[in-house]
Amino acid sequence: MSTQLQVMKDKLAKMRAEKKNAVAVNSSVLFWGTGHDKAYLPMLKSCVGSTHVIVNTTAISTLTQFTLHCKSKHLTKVFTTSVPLLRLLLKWDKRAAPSLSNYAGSYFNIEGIEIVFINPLKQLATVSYGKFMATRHISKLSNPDNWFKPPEFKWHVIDERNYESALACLKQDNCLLIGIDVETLKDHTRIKCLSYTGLWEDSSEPSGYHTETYVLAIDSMFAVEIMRKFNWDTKAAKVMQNGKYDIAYFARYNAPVYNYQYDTAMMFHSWYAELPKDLGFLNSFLIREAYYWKDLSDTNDLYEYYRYNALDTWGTVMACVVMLAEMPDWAIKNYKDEFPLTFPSHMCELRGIKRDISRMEEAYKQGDSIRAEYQARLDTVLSTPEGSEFNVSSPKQMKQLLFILGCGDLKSADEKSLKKAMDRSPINQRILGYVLNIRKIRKELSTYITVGKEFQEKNKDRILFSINPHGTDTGRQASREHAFWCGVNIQNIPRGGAVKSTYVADEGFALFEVDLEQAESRDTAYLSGDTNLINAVEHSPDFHSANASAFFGIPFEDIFDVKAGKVLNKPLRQLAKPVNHGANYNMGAYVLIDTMGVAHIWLAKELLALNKFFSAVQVAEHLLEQFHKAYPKIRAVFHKGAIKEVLLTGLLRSQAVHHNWTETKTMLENPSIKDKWNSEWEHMYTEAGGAWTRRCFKDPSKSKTAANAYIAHPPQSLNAMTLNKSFITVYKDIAINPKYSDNFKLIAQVHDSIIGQYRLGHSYLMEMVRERMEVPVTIKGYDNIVRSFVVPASVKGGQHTDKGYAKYWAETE
DNA sequence: TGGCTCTGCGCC
DNA sequence: AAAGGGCGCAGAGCCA
Repeated sequence: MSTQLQVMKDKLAKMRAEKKNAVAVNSSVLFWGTGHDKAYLPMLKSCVGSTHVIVNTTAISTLTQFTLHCKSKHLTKVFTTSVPLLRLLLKWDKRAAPSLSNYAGSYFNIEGIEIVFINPLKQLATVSYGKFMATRHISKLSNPDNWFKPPEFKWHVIDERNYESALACLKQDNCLLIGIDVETLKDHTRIKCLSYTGLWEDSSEPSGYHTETYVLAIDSMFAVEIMRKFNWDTKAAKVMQNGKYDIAYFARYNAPVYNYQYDTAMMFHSWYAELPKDLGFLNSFLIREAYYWKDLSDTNDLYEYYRYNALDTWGTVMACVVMLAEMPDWAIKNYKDEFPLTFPSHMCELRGIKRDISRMEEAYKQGDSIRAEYQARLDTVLSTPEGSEFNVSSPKQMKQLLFILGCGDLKSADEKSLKKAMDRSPINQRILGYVLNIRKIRKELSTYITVGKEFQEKNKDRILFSINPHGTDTGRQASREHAFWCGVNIQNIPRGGAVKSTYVADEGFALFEVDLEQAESRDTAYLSGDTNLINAVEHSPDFHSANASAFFGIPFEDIFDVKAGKVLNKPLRQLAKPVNHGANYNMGAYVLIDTMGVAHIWLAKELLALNKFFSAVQVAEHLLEQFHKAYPKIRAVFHKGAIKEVLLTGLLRSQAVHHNWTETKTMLENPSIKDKWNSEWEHMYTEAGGAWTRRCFKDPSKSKTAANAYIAHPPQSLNAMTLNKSFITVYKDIAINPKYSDNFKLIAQVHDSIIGQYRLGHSYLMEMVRERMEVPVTIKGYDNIVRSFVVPASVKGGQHTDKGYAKYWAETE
């Protein structure tokens, strides 16, 4: 964070502290609800504090009726869920009703009556953060002084004749912050216009600040030149909302942004990961008098359109200022860790990955002919009328089929259910086998072998994707198609063959992938402090055999031959896998049956010589109990601890410190460093402030789903943080290091792996990546004991194997 | 026809 | 009755 901004944050914090004493207004507030709200009125009490609320749920047909009613009762503050009122205020035409959820938190002032919309009261019961949001929105009326008072919104259209004074204005040394936002056209991937909002201190303003906003249409090369100047010559810190989108377009126009430091979507994600993060939501959450303007910006009037573009940057700057003031230290810490991911992700997004189009077309043909074959067989068996096909993707048709096959009891037609049905009869086995095969191929063809996903302009064989650091609650990155309206999610490409063999290294380069090994199992072991599990993941010659031995009380030697490195009892080892995976994450007996399949449950009963009268549920329960006996701290310490933490603090704090790579080497060479780290834990942790903190809105004491989400969080998040650290290190040390950058291409990261390319002859770079992924982690487990560990990483694909370098992605597996 | 939700399924 | 988590996308089905 820049010094300037730190000063601003301190100032805002001070301002806020003074306001803490702000007393809620003592005038009454009117809630104008609807009939649907009535049942939830008692829940409203917990959202309004000591404010006196008058309730009215009668229908509203005209604005006059509304204002007269308020005036007759001397009421000037109204919060409401009334869509009719919203339509009247927006002067809404014949279009479908505006969505109330968009307008929750929106503020209107009509004839001196202040109106704030909130979500239907039902959400107090059904949405995890419903009460939190309603309280926040209602406080716009009940405690207005506690809200930031933004400076006036002023805006201008600039062009080649008048841009110079605007540029000079934004270039002033005392400009604190500049918000930027591009509006784009899908057509030709163009920038239509963009907006800049500058922020300055100004003691003459009530807020202490003033702003200026400029909108520039990109309709000529001259305008592009102006944009380049505005982006690069202005030195103030920049803020954008999901700016990775904007900087992708800026890269396309060779208009890089100088000093991009703040991203409002990431700031909000760092603070409230479970809440929505779009600009409309942020504005209504952070700015008292904000209203949702996206509907109105859907206009053919260009001037109006520019005005909404201007409002976007103004709103972005305001949101940033308020968050700097309000975010607690742990959220700032989250942000400091998360924001730097922007740059390696940006690099990956612009680079994409090459696709062998002719291979892809060939794969499509092959897949489709196999699909047609299965489809023909299926239609024959089902005697489908000539000229039509039974649609295996239609839940409707599938339900009918299941009914005919005597499986009307199955509520779903997904793979699990079909497998259940297949266990019931050989006929089902045959017919539904076709169905599953056809579905598999259809999925592969429709989602993964699609011509037309390429970036069509210059490089027609290039597949793009986006990697989004604020895409998940746990801190994992998410992936989807690229901001250029093309491309794919790079994180769910099917493994094993057909699809990955159509992704190809660039000319003169080889692909490789480095994986963290059993990362989440290791993280779970250390988070729980279960020494049995720690020993198994760290020291057993074969983790799953060790599990099988522990769960089923059979000597390890009978399952795994250490000398030969061979599995002796495959069925038992195989059974241990789902049991381990499930029990780690609090899976119930019924799901275990589904996951394993009834056949395997019976197999387990037989192999373990269980009571032959045991039901499937009893067998599954027995299996899970064996897990908890073998690794008692998973449930008793880790699961219980995480849930207790959420209930007591509303947070999940990852009490972990990641060390940099230089320290890794030192540690690996000198184990005594480990002890030093352990003894200095409190100091280190205070300095580092934890790895990731998640604000939790769900109630794990009331819902198993919520409990499971929070139980899954710590290992998933810890692993994500570890990989993110190494992703940044690889970026800095290798990808942008002039010494290596010509010979190295960072491609992507997929949850526990990093994918890259090295120039042929530079295979040592794979090892450099691997070393940087072995980040030592020091963590205080839920047993309150500090331990250090390293998740080992292994290189896949490349010259370290006999098969030579990997030209196709499939060859890295 | 476009927009929305639901179902099903790919990855870790 | 409910019965691991985290994502994003295609197709079906429904509505206006």
